[in-house]
Formats: sequence, structure tokens, C-alpha cells
Amino acid sequence: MITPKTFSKKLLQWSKSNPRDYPWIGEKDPYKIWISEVILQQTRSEQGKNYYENFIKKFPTVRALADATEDSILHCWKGLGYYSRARNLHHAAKTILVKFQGKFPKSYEELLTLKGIGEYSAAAISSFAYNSPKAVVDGNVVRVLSRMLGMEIDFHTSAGKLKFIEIANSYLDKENAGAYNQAIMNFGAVQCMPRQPDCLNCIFSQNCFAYQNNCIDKLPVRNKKITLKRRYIHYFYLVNSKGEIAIHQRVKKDIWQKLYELPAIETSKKMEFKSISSIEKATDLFRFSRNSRVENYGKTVQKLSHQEIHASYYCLKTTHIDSKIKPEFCFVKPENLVNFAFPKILSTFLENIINKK
DNA sequence: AATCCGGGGCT
DNA sequence: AGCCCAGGATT
Repeated sequence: MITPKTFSKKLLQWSKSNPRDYPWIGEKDPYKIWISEVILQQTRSEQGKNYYENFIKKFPTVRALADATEDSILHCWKGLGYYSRARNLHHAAKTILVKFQGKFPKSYEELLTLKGIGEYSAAAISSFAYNSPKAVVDGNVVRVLSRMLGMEIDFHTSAGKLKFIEIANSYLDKENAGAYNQAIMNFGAVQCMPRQPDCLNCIFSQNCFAYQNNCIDKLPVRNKKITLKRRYIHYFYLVNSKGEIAIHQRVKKDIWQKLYELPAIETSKKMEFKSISSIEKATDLFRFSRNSRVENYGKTVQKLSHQEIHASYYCLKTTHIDSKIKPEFCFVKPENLVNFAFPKILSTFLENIINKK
């Protein structure tokens, strides 16, 4: 594991040879640093650049900002998103005038009391402006440390946040807090990017846990709950007068692409088809004679990474469907079904059906 | 601890 | 279509 001292030395060295050109680089006015930090919250530098320059031009000081109307501040923020940031800036500017007598707060703790300034921004402003030994922890830092040290901790939890702040501070170069904080974030943005980081040209590749263990794309870990999509697929076991089964190849860009399936109707909500007419209402793929009957053959659920497939099986007893089913379907003899690739959700069902016969 | 806030860039 | 971004406030 790389020592904090070595890490900082190499990082600051890297920073010198990889300068970034943005209007807030090297800025020492805490007011301007503050504005830049808030603009850059969840916002890419390239996107925030012009907003920063316009904002500083229009509101060059804390007093100018405090005296402005909320409308004029929001107008300056138009199109940037997260508009509470603009309203909080206004609120905090007035706080600075009243509670801090117009003097910009210097300490991490004082900065935290301002609306719109959280742990990250307080650390950033106090270290950039005053070289206070507080480590910033943003998405870049989480990513760099996760990969370098192999930290399998989810930052988006209370405990994970504490752990990352602790580790980040243990690696912080306290003599050069501002430069170090700048450097590690730049490094994350330019070299150790979320996707396809430039490991081949990375000065830390020999020290990097993720690179050495080939798990760059696994770190940082995020246990973010994926929004589960529920799908309801109704499969119809259709037999024609020759005793053949209707099947169909899935061609859409979707799960089970190029696999075969029974004639199906997908619904987004849970339901059950109880009559021929309800089926014909839901699809134009097949039509049935009036004496047909539908019979429920049970159901099953399959969980995929992002989806939950609820399958219902129906058997259609009918006499004349041959000419009333669309040509993308074909009919195969039951004994030939094994020659086609069905998803598991269907192959299990088909095996049961055939074995019962 | 989970949810919301927003627009843009990327694969 | 999802994931991510120099996060923080609210519930």
C-alpha cells in the first residue's frame, strides 16, 4: 500500500505537469472560491465556466450578492440546474453580512453553518483559501481512493461517508492541503475517470489495488438500489390442427434477443387473460375462432439484474388458428422444440408440458 | 437512510 | 437508457 507521503509527493508532481485552465484556478479570494465551488457542485467544469465568469462579473463581492434581488441571481443561474444553490448563495451572503460582519468566515466549522455549504465545500474553501488541513471528499476523491486502496465501501451511506472522510484525511498532505486537494480532484477528473481510466499512463498503476487486481470497473462500489422494472409476459401455447406448436424468434433489442418464444403479450401491469376476446383486444398477432377456449397453465417469476419477469402461461384450445396467426410465427412439432433456444423461463415450462403428454 | 433537486456529457 | 458529475437540504 502506498504511503501518504509518497502519494502526496507523486500527486503534487503530477499536478504540476498537468495544469488545468479554468478561471478559478489559483483564486485566493474566498468569495470567488465559494462561488466556484457551489457552481461546480454536481456540475462539470466545462459547463460551469461561463456561469462562473458571468456571476462574478455581476456579483463581484459578498455585499453585491447580498444586496441583489433573488430574481437577478436566479436569472444568472438560468439553465445551470439545482436552483436551490442560487437561493442558498443569496441567503448565505446575507448571513455573512449580518452574522460575520461582512468578513468571510475562515474556519471549516463556520463555513459549515452557511446555507448551501456542506462538508465538501467547507473543506474546499478552507483549504483553498487558507490552506486549512481538511481533506475534500467528492466523487473524484472517492473514486481515486477506492481504486488505489481497494476500498469496497459505499460512500452513499452514513458509515461509508465517515470512513472515506477518515481515510481521505489520513492521506491529506497537511502542509499543502490546498494544492493536494486540488491535485487529487484533478487527478480523478483527468486520469482516474469513472469509465476507461488512463491506467497505462498512470503514475500510480504499480501502487493501485484496482489496477493490480484487475477490478477497476468494480470500484468504487455503489450499492445504489437499481430501479427494478417489472414486466408481465403472457405466453400462449398454441397447437394447430396438425399438432404443431407456434413459436417466434425474439428480434427486438431486449432481453433474450434471438432466442425463441411462444406467442406472447407483454403488459406493464399485473393481470390475467380470462377470455379469448380480452386476448384479441390486447394483440393483433393471432385471432381465434369463436369456439376457442383459454386455459391458465400457471405462472412463474424470473429475476434479472434490472428486471423482474413475471411469466404467465396459457393453453389455447382451438380448432382453426392456422390462417389467423401472423407469418413471423412458425409451427414446429413438439419433438422438435428441443432444437430451438428458449429462455429458461420457457424451456422449463415446455419440458413440463411435453413430459406430461 | 432515503429522496429530491437539473442539466449535460458519456457509453 | 442508465450512469456520473468539485453535493446539500429535506423528510
